[in-house]
Amino acid sequence: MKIEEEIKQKQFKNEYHKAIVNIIFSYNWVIKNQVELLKPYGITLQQFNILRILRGQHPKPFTIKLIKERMLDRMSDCSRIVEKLLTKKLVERHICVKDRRNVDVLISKKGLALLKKLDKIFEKLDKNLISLSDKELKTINKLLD
Amino acid sequence: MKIEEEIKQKQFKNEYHKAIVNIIFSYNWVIKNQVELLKPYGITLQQFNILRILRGQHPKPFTIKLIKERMLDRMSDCSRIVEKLLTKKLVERHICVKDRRNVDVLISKKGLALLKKLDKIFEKLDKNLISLSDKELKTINKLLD
DNA sequence: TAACTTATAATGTTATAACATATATTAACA
DNA sequence: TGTTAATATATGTTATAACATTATAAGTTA
Repeated sequence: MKIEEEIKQKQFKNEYHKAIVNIIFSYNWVIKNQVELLKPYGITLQQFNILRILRGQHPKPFTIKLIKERMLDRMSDCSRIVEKLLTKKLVERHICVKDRRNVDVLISKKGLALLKKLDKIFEKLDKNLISLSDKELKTINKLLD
Repeated sequence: MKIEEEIKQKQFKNEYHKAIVNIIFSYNWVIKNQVELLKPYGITLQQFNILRILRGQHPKPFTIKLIKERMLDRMSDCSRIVEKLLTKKLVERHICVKDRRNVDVLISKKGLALLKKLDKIFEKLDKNLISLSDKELKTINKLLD
């Protein structure tokens, strides 16, 4: 793979800098893979992530605020992403009756079906990608934590 | 820190997924730190990265194409970023005489001075952040590679 | 040399990110 | 109760990212 070669080519001041560059490369690689995978299904990575958050709550709804807090990437335009999901009928959106400031968002049947399909695709990808043993992954996680 | 708590709160399907989430969080954390640090100096992270690439070549120039290849993040609007650096007089830009398709970019004295100042700031930050030993960093790097 | 292909940068366009502000609702309290 | 503060979401704005297209120069070959 090119990435590895490029990383090896570089000169690093120290292991710390190498780790930072490594994290950036790893991130780009991970994101790129996911984006590519989602493209044919017409949803973006952020939309996908929100759908998964909503599935985690199903059949309870979840407010925009709580979705924001759960999002992996820097909290962005949650309202507008939900708006897009609504257009695609992947979620339902209702003003909360208890507190009319809140907006309850709920994944739809169509949304659940889409995730189910994507799960399979991702699993397949994951299996191909895991070149590290479980023990090695645990080490990475321990250190990144 | 909040990040750690949040990661710990989450339920992961397996270590692989945890690793991915960890990489995403680590990336966001690294990038956010750097962006914040650069803000008072009026340059963006990408501009900073290009400046560092150019410093690596100094006093030789480097073409737009080669800068693109060296950039960490997905190759983006290199021409336009160089344009911005030019406006700030941090680089010089000349059409290559040997091959007029190429554009040679060279870091200016002002650019070098700015990087020198930023080096010190980043070093200070790095020292505060390194909570891992060199051996641990080496392990991370080996695995991410 | 003329026509065609390839290489390099610049430019245009659309969607999104980041940040600020506005609107609507509820809570707090004098 | 009336006024102010706090909260949740939506909207506006500007800059940037991602992608496609164009423009210019150089190499290739009939």
